[in-house]
Amino acid sequence: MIVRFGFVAMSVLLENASPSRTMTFTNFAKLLDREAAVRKLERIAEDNLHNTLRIMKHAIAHDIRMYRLSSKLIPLATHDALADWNPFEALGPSFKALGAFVQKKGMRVSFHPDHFCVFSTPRPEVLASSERDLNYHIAMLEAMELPATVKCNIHIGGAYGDKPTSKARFVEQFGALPLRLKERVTLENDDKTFTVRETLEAAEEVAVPMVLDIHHHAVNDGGDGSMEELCTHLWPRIVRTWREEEIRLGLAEDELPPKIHASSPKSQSDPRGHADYVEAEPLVQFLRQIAGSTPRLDCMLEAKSKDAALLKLMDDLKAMEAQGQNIRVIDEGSVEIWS
DNA sequence: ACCTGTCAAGTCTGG
DNA sequence: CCAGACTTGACAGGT
Repeated sequence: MIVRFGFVAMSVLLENASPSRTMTFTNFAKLLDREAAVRKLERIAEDNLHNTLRIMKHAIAHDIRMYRLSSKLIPLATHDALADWNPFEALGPSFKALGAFVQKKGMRVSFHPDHFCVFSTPRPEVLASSERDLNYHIAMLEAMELPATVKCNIHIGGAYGDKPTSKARFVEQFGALPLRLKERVTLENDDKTFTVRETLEAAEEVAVPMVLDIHHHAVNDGGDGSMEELCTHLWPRIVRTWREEEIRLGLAEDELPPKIHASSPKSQSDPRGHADYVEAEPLVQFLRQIAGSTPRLDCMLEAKSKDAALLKLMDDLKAMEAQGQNIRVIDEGSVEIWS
Protein backbone atom coordinates (compact mmCIF):
# COMPACT_ATOMS: atom_id res chain seq x y z
CA MET A 1 0.00 0.00 0.00
CA ILE A 2 1.26 3.44 -0.94
CA VAL A 3 0.44 6.14 1.63
CA ARG A 4 0.78 9.86 0.96
CA PHE A 5 0.81 12.28 3.87
CA GLY A 6 -0.48 15.81 4.07
CA PHE A 7 -0.83 18.65 6.56
CA VAL A 8 -3.37 21.33 7.43
CA ALA A 9 -3.53 24.98 6.36
CA MET A 10 -0.41 26.61 7.76
CA SER A 11 3.31 25.92 7.79
CA VAL A 12 5.40 26.29 10.94
CA LEU A 13 8.57 26.17 8.84
CA LEU A 14 7.85 29.10 6.52
CA GLU A 15 8.01 32.56 8.09
CA ASN A 16 5.22 35.09 7.65
CA ALA A 17 3.16 32.78 5.50
CA SER A 18 -0.26 32.74 7.14
CA PRO A 19 -3.05 31.70 4.73
CA SER A 20 -5.63 32.79 7.31
CA ARG A 21 -5.11 36.49 7.95
CA THR A 22 -8.40 38.06 8.81
CA MET A 23 -10.34 41.17 9.71
CA THR A 24 -13.12 40.90 12.27
CA PHE A 25 -16.50 42.36 11.50
CA THR A 26 -16.15 44.72 14.48
CA ASN A 27 -13.13 46.27 12.83
CA PHE A 28 -14.61 46.24 9.35
CA ALA A 29 -17.61 48.15 10.68
CA LYS A 30 -15.34 50.76 12.26
CA LEU A 31 -13.99 51.80 8.87
CA LEU A 32 -15.94 54.76 7.53
CA ASP A 33 -15.22 54.31 3.82
CA ARG A 34 -16.98 51.02 3.02
CA GLU A 35 -15.51 50.86 -0.47
CA ALA A 36 -12.00 51.09 0.98
CA ALA A 37 -12.88 48.59 3.70
CA VAL A 38 -13.99 46.04 1.10
CA ARG A 39 -10.78 46.61 -0.86
CA LYS A 40 -8.88 45.92 2.35
CA LEU A 41 -10.70 42.60 2.74
CA GLU A 42 -9.72 41.77 -0.82
CA ARG A 43 -6.10 42.68 -0.15
CA ILE A 44 -6.04 40.38 2.87
CA ALA A 45 -7.57 37.60 0.77
CA GLU A 46 -4.94 38.16 -1.95
CA ASP A 47 -2.25 37.79 0.71
CA ASN A 48 -3.84 34.58 1.95
CA LEU A 49 -3.97 33.16 -1.57
CA HIS A 50 -0.38 34.19 -2.22
CA ASN A 51 0.75 32.52 1.00
CA THR A 52 -1.26 29.43 0.12
CA LEU A 53 0.72 29.16 -3.11
CA ARG A 54 3.98 29.61 -1.16
CA ILE A 55 2.96 26.85 1.24
CA MET A 56 2.04 24.49 -1.59
CA LYS A 57 5.37 25.15 -3.35
CA HIS A 58 7.13 24.44 -0.06
CA ALA A 59 5.08 21.23 0.27
CA ILE A 60 6.03 20.08 -3.23
CA ALA A 61 9.69 20.88 -2.52
CA HIS A 62 9.36 18.24 0.24
CA ASP A 63 7.43 15.76 -1.95
CA ILE A 64 4.26 16.48 0.05
CA ARG A 65 1.32 16.16 -2.34
CA MET A 66 -1.57 16.47 0.08
CA TYR A 67 -2.76 19.67 1.69
CA ARG A 68 -5.85 21.06 3.39
CA LEU A 69 -6.66 24.61 2.35
CA SER A 70 -7.55 27.15 5.02
CA SER A 71 -11.24 27.95 5.39
CA LYS A 72 -10.30 31.54 6.20
CA LEU A 73 -8.89 32.52 2.80
CA ILE A 74 -11.50 35.27 2.37
CA PRO A 75 -12.32 37.21 5.54
CA LEU A 76 -16.05 37.75 6.20
CA ALA A 77 -16.88 35.93 2.97
CA THR A 78 -20.30 34.77 4.15
CA HIS A 79 -21.15 37.58 6.53
CA ASP A 80 -24.69 38.98 6.17
CA ALA A 81 -23.46 42.56 5.98
CA LEU A 82 -21.33 41.69 2.92
CA ALA A 83 -23.96 39.80 0.96
CA ASP A 84 -23.64 42.32 -1.91
CA TRP A 85 -19.90 41.67 -2.23
CA ASN A 86 -18.59 39.20 -4.80
CA PRO A 87 -14.95 38.64 -3.85
CA PHE A 88 -14.37 36.33 -6.81
CA GLU A 89 -14.27 39.18 -9.30
CA ALA A 90 -11.08 40.53 -7.78
CA LEU A 91 -9.66 37.19 -6.68
CA GLY A 92 -10.40 35.10 -9.77
CA PRO A 93 -6.88 35.11 -11.25
CA SER A 94 -5.24 34.18 -7.93
CA PHE A 95 -7.65 31.30 -7.39
CA LYS A 96 -7.05 30.12 -10.92
CA ALA A 97 -3.29 30.15 -10.39
CA LEU A 98 -3.67 28.05 -7.25
CA GLY A 99 -5.82 25.51 -9.06
CA ALA A 100 -3.36 25.34 -11.95
CA PHE A 101 -0.51 24.62 -9.54
CA VAL A 102 -2.50 21.87 -7.82
CA GLN A 103 -3.28 20.22 -11.16
CA LYS A 104 0.23 20.57 -12.54
CA LYS A 105 1.76 18.93 -9.47
CA GLY A 106 -0.94 16.29 -9.05
CA MET A 107 -1.71 17.41 -5.52
CA ARG A 108 -4.73 16.34 -3.54
CA VAL A 109 -6.28 19.30 -1.73
CA SER A 110 -9.43 19.70 0.33
CA PHE A 111 -11.35 22.06 2.56
CA HIS A 112 -12.73 21.38 6.03
CA PRO A 113 -15.51 23.90 6.75
CA ASP A 114 -15.64 24.22 10.53
CA HIS A 115 -18.35 23.59 13.04
CA PHE A 116 -20.80 26.14 11.63
CA CYS A 117 -21.67 23.75 8.82
CA VAL A 118 -24.32 21.61 10.52
CA PHE A 119 -26.80 19.79 8.34
CA SER A 120 -28.36 17.90 11.28
CA THR A 121 -29.67 21.14 12.79
CA PRO A 122 -33.39 21.51 13.56
CA ARG A 123 -33.11 25.30 13.08
CA PRO A 124 -33.95 26.56 9.57
CA GLU A 125 -31.70 29.64 9.89
CA VAL A 126 -28.74 27.45 10.87
CA LEU A 127 -29.47 25.15 7.95
CA ALA A 128 -29.49 28.15 5.61
CA SER A 129 -26.15 29.48 6.87
CA SER A 130 -24.67 25.98 6.69
CA GLU A 131 -25.61 25.79 3.03
CA ARG A 132 -24.16 29.26 2.46
CA ASP A 133 -20.90 28.26 4.17
CA LEU A 134 -20.63 25.06 2.15
CA ASN A 135 -21.43 26.99 -1.00
CA TYR A 136 -18.63 29.47 -0.19
CA HIS A 137 -16.07 26.68 0.07
CA ILE A 138 -17.28 25.08 -3.14
CA ALA A 139 -17.25 28.40 -4.96
CA MET A 140 -13.54 28.63 -4.07
CA LEU A 141 -12.92 25.16 -5.53
CA GLU A 142 -14.78 26.22 -8.65
CA ALA A 143 -12.77 29.44 -8.86
CA MET A 144 -9.69 27.21 -8.79
CA GLU A 145 -11.30 25.22 -11.61
CA LEU A 146 -10.73 21.97 -9.73
CA PRO A 147 -12.80 18.88 -10.60
CA ALA A 148 -15.44 17.20 -8.40
CA THR A 149 -12.80 14.83 -7.00
CA VAL A 150 -11.74 17.77 -4.80
CA LYS A 151 -13.92 17.76 -1.69
CA CYS A 152 -15.06 19.59 1.38
CA ASN A 153 -14.99 17.41 4.46
CA ILE A 154 -17.74 17.95 7.06
CA HIS A 155 -19.24 16.27 10.12
CA ILE A 156 -22.85 15.23 10.62
CA GLY A 157 -23.38 17.78 13.38
CA GLY A 158 -25.13 17.85 16.74
CA ALA A 159 -27.33 15.15 18.28
CA TYR A 160 -29.81 17.45 20.07
CA GLY A 161 -30.57 14.75 22.62
CA ASP A 162 -31.74 12.26 19.99
CA LYS A 163 -29.03 10.90 17.75
CA PRO A 164 -31.11 8.67 15.45
CA THR A 165 -33.56 11.48 14.72
CA SER A 166 -30.72 13.97 14.16
CA LYS A 167 -28.94 11.57 11.84
CA ALA A 168 -32.18 11.08 9.88
CA ARG A 169 -32.58 14.86 9.71
CA PHE A 170 -29.03 15.14 8.38
CA VAL A 171 -29.79 12.59 5.68
CA GLU A 172 -32.96 14.41 4.71
CA GLN A 173 -31.58 17.96 4.77
CA PHE A 174 -28.23 17.15 3.21
CA GLY A 175 -29.93 14.93 0.67
CA ALA A 176 -32.10 17.84 -0.45
CA LEU A 177 -29.08 19.97 -1.45
CA PRO A 178 -28.28 20.46 -5.13
CA LEU A 179 -25.92 17.90 -6.66
CA ARG A 180 -23.36 20.64 -7.26
CA LEU A 181 -22.90 20.85 -3.46
CA LYS A 182 -23.47 17.20 -2.54
CA GLU A 183 -20.91 15.88 -4.99
CA ARG A 184 -18.22 18.01 -3.31
CA VAL A 185 -18.64 16.57 0.18
CA THR A 186 -17.05 13.88 2.31
CA LEU A 187 -18.32 12.91 5.78
CA GLU A 188 -16.07 12.35 8.76
CA ASN A 189 -16.72 10.65 12.12
CA ASP A 190 -16.38 13.10 15.03
CA ASP A 191 -14.84 12.88 18.49
CA LYS A 192 -17.97 13.39 20.59
CA THR A 193 -21.15 12.35 18.84
CA PHE A 194 -21.30 10.40 15.58
CA THR A 195 -19.14 7.27 15.58
CA VAL A 196 -17.53 5.60 12.57
CA ARG A 197 -20.47 3.20 12.21
CA GLU A 198 -23.09 5.95 12.40
CA THR A 199 -21.19 8.26 10.07
CA LEU A 200 -20.66 5.42 7.62
CA GLU A 201 -24.38 4.65 7.61
CA ALA A 202 -25.16 8.30 6.88
CA ALA A 203 -22.47 8.47 4.18
CA GLU A 204 -23.90 5.36 2.51
CA GLU A 205 -27.41 6.79 2.67
CA VAL A 206 -26.54 10.12 1.07
CA ALA A 207 -23.95 8.52 -1.26
CA VAL A 208 -20.83 10.46 -0.34
CA PRO A 209 -17.36 9.08 0.52
CA MET A 210 -16.38 8.78 4.16
CA VAL A 211 -13.18 10.07 5.74
CA LEU A 212 -12.06 7.93 8.69
CA ASP A 213 -10.49 9.80 11.60
CA ILE A 214 -8.68 7.18 13.66
CA HIS A 215 -8.06 9.51 16.61
CA HIS A 216 -11.76 10.44 16.80
CA HIS A 217 -12.54 6.74 16.65
CA ALA A 218 -10.20 6.06 19.57
CA VAL A 219 -12.06 8.57 21.78
CA ASN A 220 -15.59 7.95 20.42
CA ASP A 221 -15.99 4.37 19.29
CA GLY A 222 -19.51 3.62 20.55
CA GLY A 223 -18.40 0.11 21.53
CA ASP A 224 -16.73 -0.64 18.19
CA GLY A 225 -13.31 -0.03 19.67
CA SER A 226 -11.59 -3.19 18.59
CA MET A 227 -9.11 -3.08 15.75
CA GLU A 228 -10.76 -6.25 14.48
CA GLU A 229 -14.18 -4.62 14.09
CA LEU A 230 -12.76 -1.50 12.48
CA CYS A 231 -10.42 -3.23 10.05
CA THR A 232 -12.48 -6.23 9.01
CA HIS A 233 -16.01 -4.81 8.99
CA LEU A 234 -16.06 -1.04 8.87
CA TRP A 235 -12.99 -0.29 6.76
CA PRO A 236 -14.11 -2.37 3.72
CA ARG A 237 -17.41 -0.44 3.75
CA ILE A 238 -15.53 2.86 3.97
CA VAL A 239 -13.40 1.82 0.99
CA ARG A 240 -16.60 1.02 -0.89
CA THR A 241 -17.89 4.59 -0.41
CA TRP A 242 -14.79 5.78 -2.28
CA ARG A 243 -15.07 3.13 -4.98
CA GLU A 244 -18.67 4.15 -5.57
CA GLU A 245 -17.64 7.77 -5.84
CA GLU A 246 -15.10 6.77 -8.51
CA ILE A 247 -17.90 5.06 -10.42
CA ARG A 248 -20.22 8.08 -10.06
CA LEU A 249 -17.50 10.37 -11.39
CA GLY A 250 -16.47 7.95 -14.15
CA LEU A 251 -12.96 7.43 -12.76
CA ALA A 252 -10.72 4.37 -12.96
CA GLU A 253 -10.23 2.20 -9.88
CA ASP A 254 -7.86 3.76 -7.30
CA GLU A 255 -7.88 7.12 -9.02
CA LEU A 256 -9.55 8.55 -5.89
CA PRO A 257 -8.00 6.71 -2.95
CA PRO A 258 -9.64 6.62 0.49
CA LYS A 259 -8.59 9.33 2.89
CA ILE A 260 -8.00 9.15 6.62
CA HIS A 261 -7.08 11.62 9.36
CA ALA A 262 -4.41 10.82 11.92
CA SER A 263 -3.41 12.61 15.10
CA SER A 264 -2.24 11.70 18.57
CA PRO A 265 -3.84 12.52 21.93
CA LYS A 266 -2.49 15.66 23.57
CA SER A 267 -2.26 14.05 27.01
CA GLN A 268 -3.95 11.55 29.30
CA SER A 269 -5.98 14.32 30.88
CA ASP A 270 -6.97 15.69 27.47
CA PRO A 271 -7.12 12.65 25.18
CA ARG A 272 -9.31 14.44 22.63
CA GLY A 273 -6.87 17.30 22.13
CA HIS A 274 -4.32 17.17 19.32
CA ALA A 275 -0.67 16.68 20.24
CA ASP A 276 2.16 18.62 18.59
CA TYR A 277 3.36 15.52 16.74
CA VAL A 278 1.94 12.24 15.49
CA GLU A 279 3.10 9.02 17.08
CA ALA A 280 4.37 6.63 14.41
CA GLU A 281 3.85 3.30 16.15
CA PRO A 282 0.02 3.18 16.55
CA LEU A 283 -0.49 4.71 13.11
CA VAL A 284 1.75 2.14 11.46
CA GLN A 285 -0.05 -0.63 13.32
CA PHE A 286 -3.34 0.48 11.83
CA LEU A 287 -1.90 1.00 8.35
CA ARG A 288 -0.42 -2.50 8.34
CA GLN A 289 -3.86 -3.96 9.12
CA ILE A 290 -5.47 -2.41 6.08
CA ALA A 291 -2.45 -2.54 3.75
CA GLY A 292 -3.48 -5.82 2.15
CA SER A 293 -6.89 -4.62 1.03
CA THR A 294 -6.04 -1.01 0.15
CA PRO A 295 -3.54 -0.26 -2.63
CA ARG A 296 -3.47 3.51 -2.12
CA LEU A 297 -4.30 5.72 0.85
CA ASP A 298 -4.00 9.42 1.65
CA CYS A 299 -3.43 10.37 5.27
CA MET A 300 -3.98 13.89 6.59
CA LEU A 301 -1.99 14.67 9.72
CA GLU A 302 -3.73 16.92 12.22
CA ALA A 303 -0.92 17.96 14.51
CA LYS A 304 -0.12 21.30 16.05
CA SER A 305 3.33 21.28 14.48
CA LYS A 306 1.77 20.97 11.00
CA ASP A 307 4.43 20.39 8.31
CA ALA A 308 7.15 19.93 10.94
CA ALA A 309 5.09 17.09 12.42
CA LEU A 310 4.88 15.51 8.99
CA LEU A 311 8.63 15.67 8.45
CA LYS A 312 9.26 14.28 11.93
CA LEU A 313 6.87 11.40 11.29
CA MET A 314 8.78 10.62 8.09
CA ASP A 315 12.02 10.51 10.09
CA ASP A 316 10.43 8.10 12.56
CA LEU A 317 9.15 5.96 9.69
CA LYS A 318 12.64 5.93 8.21
CA ALA A 319 13.95 4.63 11.52
CA MET A 320 11.31 1.88 11.43
CA GLU A 321 12.38 1.00 7.90
CA ALA A 322 15.97 0.68 9.12
CA GLN A 323 14.73 -1.86 11.69
CA GLY A 324 13.16 -3.87 8.87
CA GLN A 325 9.55 -3.18 9.84
CA ASN A 326 7.51 -3.79 6.63
CA ILE A 327 7.85 -0.20 5.56
CA ARG A 328 9.74 1.64 2.86
CA VAL A 329 10.05 5.40 2.77
CA ILE A 330 9.63 6.48 -0.86
CA ASP A 331 10.31 10.19 -0.46
CA GLU A 332 9.67 12.95 2.10
CA GLY A 333 5.90 12.72 1.68
CA SER A 334 5.05 9.08 1.05
CA VAL A 335 5.76 5.51 2.13
CA GLU A 336 5.05 1.98 1.03
CA ILE A 337 3.75 -0.24 3.81
CA TRP A 338 2.69 -3.88 3.84
CA SER A 339 1.22 -6.35 6.32
C1' DA B 1 8.69 42.76 21.72
C1' DC B 2 5.27 40.54 24.35
C1' DC B 3 0.84 39.69 26.77
C1' DT B 4 -4.33 39.49 27.14
C1' DG B 5 -8.93 39.61 25.76
C1' DT B 6 -11.77 39.24 21.72
C1' DC B 7 -13.52 37.50 17.46
C1' DA B 8 -19.24 36.11 12.50
C1' DA B 9 -21.01 31.81 12.70
C1' DG B 10 -23.05 26.35 16.72
C1' DT B 11 -23.85 23.10 20.29
C1' DC B 12 -23.48 21.13 24.80
C1' DT B 13 -23.15 21.32 29.75
C1' DG B 14 -23.79 22.92 34.15
C1' DG B 15 -25.34 26.28 37.32
C1' DC C 1 -32.38 30.35 30.70
C1' DC C 2 -27.94 32.02 30.34
C1' DA C 3 -22.89 31.97 30.80
C1' DG C 4 -18.99 29.42 29.81
C1' DA C 5 -16.56 25.57 27.51
C1' DC C 6 -15.10 23.75 23.44
C1' DT C 7 -11.06 25.05 19.98
C1' DT C 8 -7.88 27.98 17.71
C1' DG C 9 -5.17 31.35 14.77
C1' DA C 10 -4.89 35.91 14.51
C1' DC C 11 -5.90 40.72 15.59
C1' DA C 12 -6.22 44.93 18.58
C1' DG C 13 -4.96 47.31 22.27
C1' DG C 14 -2.36 47.49 26.02
C1' DT C 15 2.31 47.61 28.42
